Amino acid sequence: MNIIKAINRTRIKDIAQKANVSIGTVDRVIHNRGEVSNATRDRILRIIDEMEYQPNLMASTLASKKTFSFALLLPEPISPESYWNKPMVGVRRAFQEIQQYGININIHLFKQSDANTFNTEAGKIIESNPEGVVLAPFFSRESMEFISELKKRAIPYVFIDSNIKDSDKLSYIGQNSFQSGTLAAKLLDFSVPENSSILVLHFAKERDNMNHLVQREKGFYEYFNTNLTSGKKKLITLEISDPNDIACQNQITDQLKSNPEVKGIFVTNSQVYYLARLIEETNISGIRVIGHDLINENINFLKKGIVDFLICQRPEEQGYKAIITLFEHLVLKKEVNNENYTSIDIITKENLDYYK
Amino acid sequence: MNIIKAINRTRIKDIAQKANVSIGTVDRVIHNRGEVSNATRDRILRIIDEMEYQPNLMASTLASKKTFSFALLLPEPISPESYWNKPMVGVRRAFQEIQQYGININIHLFKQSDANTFNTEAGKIIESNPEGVVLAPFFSRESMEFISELKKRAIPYVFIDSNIKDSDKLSYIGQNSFQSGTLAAKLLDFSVPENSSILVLHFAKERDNMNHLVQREKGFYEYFNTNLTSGKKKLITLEISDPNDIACQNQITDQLKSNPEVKGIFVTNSQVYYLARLIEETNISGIRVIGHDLINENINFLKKGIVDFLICQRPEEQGYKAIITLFEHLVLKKEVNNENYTSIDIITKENLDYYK
DNA sequence: ACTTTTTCCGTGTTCGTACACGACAAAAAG
DNA sequence: CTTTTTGTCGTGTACGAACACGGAAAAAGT
Repeated sequence: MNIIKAINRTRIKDIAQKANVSIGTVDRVIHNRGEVSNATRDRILRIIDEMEYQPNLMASTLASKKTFSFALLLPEPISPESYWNKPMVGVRRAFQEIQQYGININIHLFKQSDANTFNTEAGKIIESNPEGVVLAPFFSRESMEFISELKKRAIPYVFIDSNIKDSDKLSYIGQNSFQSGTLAAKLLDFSVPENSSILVLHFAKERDNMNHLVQREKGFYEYFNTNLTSGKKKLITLEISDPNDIACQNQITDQLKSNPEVKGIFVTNSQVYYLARLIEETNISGIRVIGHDLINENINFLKKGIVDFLICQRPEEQGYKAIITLFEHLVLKKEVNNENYTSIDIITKENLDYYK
Repeated sequence: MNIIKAINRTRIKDIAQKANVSIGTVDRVIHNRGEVSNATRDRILRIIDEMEYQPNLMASTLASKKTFSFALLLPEPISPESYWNKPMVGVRRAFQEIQQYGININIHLFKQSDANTFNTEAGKIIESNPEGVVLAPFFSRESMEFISELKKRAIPYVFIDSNIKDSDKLSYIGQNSFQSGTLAAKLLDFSVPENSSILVLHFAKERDNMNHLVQREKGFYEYFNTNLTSGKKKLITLEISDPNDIACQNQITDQLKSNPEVKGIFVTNSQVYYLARLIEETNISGIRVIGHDLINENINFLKKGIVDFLICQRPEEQGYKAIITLFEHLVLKKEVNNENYTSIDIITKENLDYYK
């Protein structure tokens, strides 16, 4: 018997001795590697339980040649500044932290305008047979097909940005759009004088995950329905199909002209900068504006004071957490939260700098 | 020569071959372990640079018996619910993540009312000769002494909560109190009608790091000085020495009675719950209240709608980041930010749940 | 020139775990 | 009863780096 190697295995050896088996048997049980009779397995498991044996993660990954590959399926960012770049930043940060544990990440992008690209990329992911998947279930029918395939292969998947209920997901990482709408309502309610009206503006062209917009609007109305003291305020809803079209822009300015008591505007998605541009050009003043998402165009108008509040849902953190969740589940074998709502941040000119 | 071991060292062997030296020499250079002539050291360093050799952190910590001990010097929490418990939560989380790298954390607490306890604990820390220190420089003279001792021993230190300029600190993790005051001002400015007055309330008894309070007030006034459109609002400042004293409470109610146009109150520290209690008891309504810190007492009043906004600076994250910063500097040998301001969060009843 | 000291370098063992290989016995097939 | 298959188990080596030990070469001392 080699004395030296036995020293290295002291911990396992302890267990082996107590169970009256060999070291090899013990680590077969520990790593679930079969080739052990049920009786000895049970005996060993009980002893391990008593000792509270904690395997050393570093030695483990060092010795193991196992690698994990995670696949991402996300919408393609429309421009270098647009929303979907943000989660990617978080993904990269997570990757930096965990790549040493033998983790690879493959990013697959689909076009938000074309469900076929979603299917194509989903197919590629299935083919590559990853250990875990992160996806934004943008197209719900296609997503259902994809996850049923994943379920068949016992590949865990994490939803990001949008959720699908009752889907055996490992986790959902994202926002609570309804609450974010309620919050926007409160802020506007506080920021405009009594008896003024509020305009709810949908820029709906680029159907950037419509469900969120609907939820935000619902939350917004919910606030004014339940807070009776604010009941005097009138709400007006306006849908703008193409914010670049002059006719559409006129729609807005007309609305404002015919309703001079409108003192607050709520834009349900990240495209508040279209409105801000219009306000800047037409020199309208005295209107509080609230929108979503910390993207560069919006930041500029926030600094200028044309947009008063931005509500933001930490997209970088969503990307980061999605990856880390898979990691914790697969590598660390920790319990993970089935639902993980990111915080709903209120950003103004004053605290902007601290959300980099 | 043992063939097998040579295989294990392939990467370093590559370098050794190119530099025409032995494997041992290379790892001496890599780990700065001396016993290498300057000429060969330089040659090897150049080659390492070209190869972009990245040491494997896991193998490294596994083989190394080196352990790091970090010492913390923080104010003792006054109650189980009070502010200074929060950073501790973050510290524990950080510890969970990095303890496997051989890191110990020793927590030293001092009494906020007694600078001597600060000195005693600081002495103990010096004696224990840790690899890194996190401290809240609550007492500035005593802190200066302490850090000069640390500097002598080349022990890096991270400030948390408060900063000391020009102190050769490794990093500062904390809030920007001035900006947080500005932000509070904006929110109140938006939330009260024009021509109303605003009351700034200091609960100054427990001198919980006075400097922050001063900075917040400065920021608050700064906002109203620069935003001329809001110039019509009158600001009143009131200092309350003992919020439990009835005379002091009357001071507040008197102030509100004699100035019925006060429609907003800003409490500069976490003790807004004293005011909220008073408001609740006396059934005053129609006043917007803004305070600091997400502690349980405040949360209750936020939910009840008596406090409208809480401004919060993520104390858990401050604790977490302080530890991680030391870790990154000492173990990962990464560059760390010299100043790290945590985000200034606005919390209302509506988004409270997402800041757990 | 010879000994002693210093400087430099090569190699083997080690950290805690994973896994391949092969030994051996029992069961199944011939 | 022999041969093959299956089911268990023990041990040795590897993962990538850290570090001790001791030997060779160079420098210093006599």
